[in-house]
Amino acid sequence: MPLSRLNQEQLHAATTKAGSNLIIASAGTGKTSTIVARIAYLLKEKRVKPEHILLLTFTNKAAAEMLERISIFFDKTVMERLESGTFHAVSYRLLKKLGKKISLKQPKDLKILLKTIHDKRRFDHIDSSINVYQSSYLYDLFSLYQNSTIDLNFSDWLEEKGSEHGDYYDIYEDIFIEFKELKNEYGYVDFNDLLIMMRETLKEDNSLKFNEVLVDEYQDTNNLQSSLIDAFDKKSLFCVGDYDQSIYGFNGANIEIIGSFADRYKGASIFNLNKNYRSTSKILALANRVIEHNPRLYKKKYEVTRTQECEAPQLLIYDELFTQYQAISSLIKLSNTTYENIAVIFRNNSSADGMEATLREENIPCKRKGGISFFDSREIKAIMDLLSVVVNSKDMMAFIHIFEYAKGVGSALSKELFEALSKLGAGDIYRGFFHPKDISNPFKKRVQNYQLGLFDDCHEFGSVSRFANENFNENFLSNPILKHARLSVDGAKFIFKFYNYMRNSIRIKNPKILVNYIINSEIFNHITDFLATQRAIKKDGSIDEVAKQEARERILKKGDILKELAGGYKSSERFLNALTLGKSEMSAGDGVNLLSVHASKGLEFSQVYVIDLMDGRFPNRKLMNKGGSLEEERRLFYVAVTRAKDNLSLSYARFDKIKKIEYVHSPFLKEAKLL
DNA sequence: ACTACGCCCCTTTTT
DNA sequence: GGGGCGTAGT
Repeated sequence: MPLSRLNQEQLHAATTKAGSNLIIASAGTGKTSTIVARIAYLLKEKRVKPEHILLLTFTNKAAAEMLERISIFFDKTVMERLESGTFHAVSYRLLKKLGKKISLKQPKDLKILLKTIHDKRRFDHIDSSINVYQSSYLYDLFSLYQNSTIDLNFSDWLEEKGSEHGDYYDIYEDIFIEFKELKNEYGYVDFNDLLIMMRETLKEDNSLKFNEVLVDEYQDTNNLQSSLIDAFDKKSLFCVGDYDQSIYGFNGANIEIIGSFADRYKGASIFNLNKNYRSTSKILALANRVIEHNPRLYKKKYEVTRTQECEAPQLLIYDELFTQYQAISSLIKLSNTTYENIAVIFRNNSSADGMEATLREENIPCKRKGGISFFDSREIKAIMDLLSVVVNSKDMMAFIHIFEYAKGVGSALSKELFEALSKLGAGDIYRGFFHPKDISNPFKKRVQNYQLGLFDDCHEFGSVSRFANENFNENFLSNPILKHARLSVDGAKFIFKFYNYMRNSIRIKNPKILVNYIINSEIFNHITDFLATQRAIKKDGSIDEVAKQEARERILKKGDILKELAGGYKSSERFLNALTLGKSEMSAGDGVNLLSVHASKGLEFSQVYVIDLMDGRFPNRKLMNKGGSLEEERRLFYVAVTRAKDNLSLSYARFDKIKKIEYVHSPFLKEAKLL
């Protein structure tokens, strides 16, 4: 049993009685083992049914790893009955269980949607010296607002934050009212909506009961997540976290939540895990020297268990940024440690490209978490948009993205086409194609702008006989959208491909079969051809046919990978939503780990290189001016260095020759007494 | 009025 | 390397 391997303080925490329990666990003190043991204890000793246990973690990978460790002691079916994952993934699954239909959209897509609303607004009648928030920034601000507060409206929250945009509050509020309506119309849900929906559903529906709710990385909980924890009907709460590792302030993580635990939950018990099993004494001493500069919520105690001889952390100084990357690559090359046990950690992802390039030069394999280019490639996005439109035939964003590949159809026309189809199909473009309502002019504009007294747009029709030479079928030709005056033959051909795709795909329920159908469809062939051509254009403008063929094969290969990925899912809807929830957690390949500090959270490596430790970059001064703080940057530093088990190297460069910037070392190096 | 194309900007961290 | 913006061209 996992309990037998615990030390006294871990055992004490893992076997505590039901109630509100907070476990303060410093880096490397075995918090995962403690959570795993707690779950095993509940299942075995307390005879709690697995479906009455809810485990909330920061990443889905963390949850999977914990389950893996528990599964050694229990039957496989037990693990399947346990509910676990991120707040978002769990909310999605539970809402699904309650029969809600959810089409989760990427923030990027929703930002585009918000921009179209923002662009329609007029601000120039307001006499103000303050520049209006741009839509993308406004989206982030609103997201932070949703994560930060549960009882204020947006204006009051802005006011409380000292915003000087008072003159614009009404317009901002109005933008988000329309945004909400549009999300509703298109059937979209964003990350925050998922949590808010879950919380509101829990208030009305009490069929979901958990005996024990466990929360990992509790220090990074924000007010929205905390309110969701409170909304769960539970007998016992088991939260594990470390004040000094709170690094998600930008997402509303509120350090007060862990700080005020005992005040908020009557009769709460607090446990401390102080014995560090991960790092050598010298690494720990360095980490603690730095973090002690932060105001203490409680006295940090730490006990070193690895007391044997060890190497001191080293400071490496270079004249130039790339010299640094190259030198570190060489050090890695010479190291006896296996690549998988080495991590290069940085504050900003911009450090990753240079590092990756120099590792490549040395032929050292490496893997980057998140931002894998696979899901960011246009062909994969296109497949996912084609899937989206089948799963949710109200999905305007997916439709517009697909029509970016149509010649002669720009953003304005594609939006008009969508709206017309939507109108013909009562909100559903599939119906708009195949069971259209009897509307002669679906392009009639709704009166939208009251101030301008905009009338219905008188729209001139083009003759459908333009398309007489095309192999369009009767049903398609009779659809009113073909009457659009600005629709070219190329545009109509593309719509026909899309029409055929919709007709055949709607019946395919299995995601793997659907992806396979997409890859072989005419519309995807059109997209493949477009992308392959684009990628094969030579400098003189001509097309390299060999390169084009190669590009085409690469695209198809990616499609096959996506097809295999889809194989594990019951429905296309689940597949799509899983990709939105967890694509960044899929890391490809093996080798040296290239990680941002945030991505390194919860991981450990024998050898760690923390690079680019220059003032401005780490700490990131830009972010500090935008609501961050030096304390948070210091916690980031603490997280980064405590990933190391045996060897720690800290490095910086004095000059960036590409950007022509001279750098001063990070103040944390001084605090660490390395300078 | 709209689309296509070329040029310049920058590029935080995550579900 | 992609997104935003201005310009040429339909």
